[in-house]
Amino acid sequence: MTKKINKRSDCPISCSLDIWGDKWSLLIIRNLMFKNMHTYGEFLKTPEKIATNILADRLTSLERAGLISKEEHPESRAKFFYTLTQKGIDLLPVMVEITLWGNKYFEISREAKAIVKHAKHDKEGLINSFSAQLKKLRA
Amino acid sequence: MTKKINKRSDCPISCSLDIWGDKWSLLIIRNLMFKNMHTYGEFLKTPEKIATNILADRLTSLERAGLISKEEHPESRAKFFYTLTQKGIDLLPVMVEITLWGNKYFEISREAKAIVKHAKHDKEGLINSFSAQLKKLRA
DNA sequence: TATATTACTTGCAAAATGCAAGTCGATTTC
DNA sequence: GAAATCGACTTGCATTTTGCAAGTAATATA
Repeated sequence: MTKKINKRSDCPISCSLDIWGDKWSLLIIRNLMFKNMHTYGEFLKTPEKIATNILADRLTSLERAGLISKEEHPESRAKFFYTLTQKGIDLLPVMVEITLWGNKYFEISREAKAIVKHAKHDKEGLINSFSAQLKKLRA
Repeated sequence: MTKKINKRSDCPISCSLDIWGDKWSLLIIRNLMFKNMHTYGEFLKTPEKIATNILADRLTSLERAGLISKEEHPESRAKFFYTLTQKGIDLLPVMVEITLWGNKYFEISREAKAIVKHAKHDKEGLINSFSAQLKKLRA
């Protein structure tokens, strides 16, 4: 299992990377934030193909860091329902800027381009609208 | 050595993480961007204590990805002088948002708080001023 | 000419990652 | 209501990455 996080320094970028500085954590955040995914099984089916043990590990790590929350699923007791906490929702500006940077330097999907278009036209509006929508999901 | 990057999907966030999604790459970018560091030795002395082989690996990986450039040092032929390319400079908005998020959730240094203050007051101005300064360094 | 810097490389142990298979409770099917 | 299925993991093991310590080779300084 993921070991306890020990801060490498008092730099905000370093502290941030201590929590989500790997190839998978922000993809889970992305799934919760932009793709309306909320269950383990949905995260697994993602095109990046995360390994099941890594997914389990990152979910506990993100929950322990306070970015996500694991709740009962409203429709089935066989599933759990993951949501972003406020701390996770607050990553919206970071995620939007990464998306814009990625758009500038890679060939990306049509779906992502829609977000880019919205962000270029009205970044604050995009962030506010996603933020409001994500807050509604919270119990 | 770092293997060739193979894109996991056409998501801009995934593509970005393929390049700099680890605990060290963005710290090197930070050193070049905000701390006026430009040499191997300076990067090594950072409080996060990167291992020398990892530093060497990340420098070649970031150069291959086109984020940084390795040039002759203007004052000594024993050193090299690393700078950000335009692609690297374009990460400024991402780095600023990470800094703001980190500021909200961690105890950070006074030095970092100065940047936070500037960003909260005039984000665009901060980005433009750093961008201009970093471009001057490019040969 | 001898010592020190600077930018790495190398060897090896430890940790993280990835893959395949297995477990276990809840739910659906027959 | 027993059997198969689903959903969320866990486990074992091979591969890869990371981290530490020591070494090298080309300048630069005394």
